[in-house]
Amino acid sequence: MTAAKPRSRTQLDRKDWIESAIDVLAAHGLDGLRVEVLAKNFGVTKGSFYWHFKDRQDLFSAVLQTWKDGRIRDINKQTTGAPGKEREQLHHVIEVYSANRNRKGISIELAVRDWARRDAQAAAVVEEVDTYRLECTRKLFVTLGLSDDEAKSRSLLLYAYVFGQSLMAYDRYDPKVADFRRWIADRIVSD
Amino acid sequence: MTAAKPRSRTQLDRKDWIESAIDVLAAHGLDGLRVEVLAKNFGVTKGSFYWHFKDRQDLFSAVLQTWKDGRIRDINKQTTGAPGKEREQLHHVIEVYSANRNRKGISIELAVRDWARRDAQAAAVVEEVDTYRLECTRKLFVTLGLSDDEAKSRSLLLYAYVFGQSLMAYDRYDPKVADFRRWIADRIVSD
DNA sequence: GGATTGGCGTACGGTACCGTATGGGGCTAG
DNA sequence: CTAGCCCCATACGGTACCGTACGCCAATCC
Repeated sequence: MTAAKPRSRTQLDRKDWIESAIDVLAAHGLDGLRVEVLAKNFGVTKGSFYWHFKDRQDLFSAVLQTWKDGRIRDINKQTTGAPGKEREQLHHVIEVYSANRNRKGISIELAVRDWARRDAQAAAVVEEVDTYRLECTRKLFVTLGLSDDEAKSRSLLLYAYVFGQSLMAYDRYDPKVADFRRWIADRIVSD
Repeated sequence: MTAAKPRSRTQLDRKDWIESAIDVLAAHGLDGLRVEVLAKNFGVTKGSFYWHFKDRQDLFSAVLQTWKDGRIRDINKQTTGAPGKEREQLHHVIEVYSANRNRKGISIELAVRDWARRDAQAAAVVEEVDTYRLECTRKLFVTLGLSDDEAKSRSLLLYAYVFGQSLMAYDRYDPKVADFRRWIADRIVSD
């Protein structure tokens, strides 16, 4: 009888390490992602880590793969299967990255992109995700009646804006920042 | 007679260390900014570094201050003293951060902003620079006849876009990317 | 119930740093 | 000539890691 239960939860598997690694990556960046730190967080020694992973690079690759799969699943969920609601879906894509909400997701996103600046493997993953996301929003814009070129342009603007937004600290720029964001979202999606 | 010459250039001063530090910061991030690495680059030992700086944090503060002063000088140069050319100036602000050109400046910008995510001092500097830049472009938009709110909204959009752009890897998205960028710049500045 | 295997602990050598203490060489002033 | 100062080298102790070798125990299989 092969027990399909989650075992005893005192044992760690690859997924546990990867999830914890993504948290640490978001909080401390790639350089803060240390084997012995992860082990200490779990209350085990690195003997465990090196059982589940060949080395640190092995963990890195697994993190990138996990992140990529999650992002593609997410964008699919957000941009398909809702005919007639294309405009709402585009606004939702913008909102998801509008800080305050989804802080963790934004932190991961920025950490991975910083990683990609110095690592070819990470850069390739980011490029895949970007291409996929741009393609999804392009379709939405086309459904709304825009030309293919304008749909691509607006997709670029949309994603560059949301990522750039999370890089800036303008929450004290003006109390009406929320209004400005709505104006911007409208200018990207409609008009 | 106090010689105002650049001495013999075999001696290092604070400015030399700071400049080199900014280069390393851009290339390897804050965690790559190591005292002994900088010293090795200069062909000296860290004995020299600790003569000019109290500790590593002292260098960090100097780097932030130097970066802030440079950014404010730059944005002033780009957004003042050219009445009637406001639109051109806004387009120039966008162009400066359109990758390919100014790769080093973009790398520094991203490294500092990643730094600011985990360090309050860096975050304060980034906020100062952001506020100053937004205010400069706001004035340009107002001169072009826009309302104050719309000028602020467009300034936010402009900077979020240029920073977000440098985070993305979409150069292979479409051969017409250059055209898309022009379309986007027009949509931010004009219409 | 002895042997095997999965999961982890222990211990070790090695590297790359930080910061300090201290010494020394070269230049300048008196 | 010598005293002093600027600038750097040397040497040291300490920390935080990586990766490996190996030992231990509990669960499983025949």
